[in-house]
Amino acid sequence: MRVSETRWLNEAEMAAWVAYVAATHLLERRVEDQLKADSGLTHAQYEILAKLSACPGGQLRMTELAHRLIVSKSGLTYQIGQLERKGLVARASCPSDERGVLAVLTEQGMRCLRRTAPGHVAVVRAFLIDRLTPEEIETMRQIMTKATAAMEAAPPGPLRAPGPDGAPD
Amino acid sequence: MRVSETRWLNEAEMAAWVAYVAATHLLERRVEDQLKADSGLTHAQYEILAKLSACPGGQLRMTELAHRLIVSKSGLTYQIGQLERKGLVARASCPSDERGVLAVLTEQGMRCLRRTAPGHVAVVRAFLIDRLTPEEIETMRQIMTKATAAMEAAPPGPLRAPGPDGAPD
DNA sequence: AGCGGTTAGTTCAAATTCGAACAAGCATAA
DNA sequence: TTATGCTTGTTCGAATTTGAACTAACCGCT
Repeated sequence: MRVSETRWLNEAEMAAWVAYVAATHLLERRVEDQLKADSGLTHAQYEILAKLSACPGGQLRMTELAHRLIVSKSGLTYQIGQLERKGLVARASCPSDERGVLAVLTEQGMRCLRRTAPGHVAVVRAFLIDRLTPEEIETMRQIMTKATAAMEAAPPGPLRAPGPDGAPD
Repeated sequence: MRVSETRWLNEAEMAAWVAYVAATHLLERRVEDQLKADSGLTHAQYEILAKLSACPGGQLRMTELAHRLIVSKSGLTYQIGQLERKGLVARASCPSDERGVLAVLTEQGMRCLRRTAPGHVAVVRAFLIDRLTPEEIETMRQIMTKATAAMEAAPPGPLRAPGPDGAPD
């Protein structure tokens, strides 16, 4: 069987994708700038604090945290080091697994997060949320949830035929 | 006047935002992996080739290209250097402005792009576009276009009151 | 023509990210 | 128990990105 013909994006699809790419870059920059200016945190660091704050005890294993943040383990090691240096996160050994390391949100980290969150939310609102109708917000949630699910389900590596595929090669 | 109370994100807004953040990270990784595997290009490099190919003559001034890609000038200088090294882009002096540098897509760059694009589009389809209804795609285009416009319009720096604001401070 | 204030692009150092390699701790089955 | 293989987190080097500083060139005015 020959390689399938490329299904290019039609005009609407291309417009959506191009706008998406532009928006993500711009938004990332705005968020980064705001956080840097108001709290000296990077977006990556803010996301770590936010994720931790949403966990019971404000703590999580390194690998699990890396997975949830969609960051490499080594990348997380680096950023936890930075946050530890600032006193916003502490490392603790995991009781159930000698190898394990718990990243723990400190009291100071919690305060930093509370102080920083309003400005962060304001940016997200100003450039995205407040521009949208409730219906658009709901649709965006659906879109992003579907995409996320698809990618979390799919194994890494080259794409596999998703539907009921034809003859095996 | 006191600082306005923080308008936190409600459940729907938060869900949309969280899903957006997760999806963008996952998608960026998928795109990056596919490009790296199939063509040795990074996403940044692919975007350069794609932007250039959409320009008359396949060429654009450095600053303008950096602006369209939403990348710093120095970042672009670096990547154009990489692409030049690969023979996919060439630098040419700008006729109208002695200071100017044109990034020009080479024949080889064009071939590389044509060879790479199908796999790239396949990923975008597999994890995003093909998961959506035409209505969702249209909504996504609207959302991202609005957000992009808002950010391109707003000056950098701290947020300013957008609507008809009350008393000046 | 020549001055003062922009703009274009590059260079540089610092920060961040990733993957591969590694050491140490678990876990399973014989 | 113990051999074998997986999992955890860190370290290391390479690649990338950014902003600040810098040089060269443009532009409007006098």
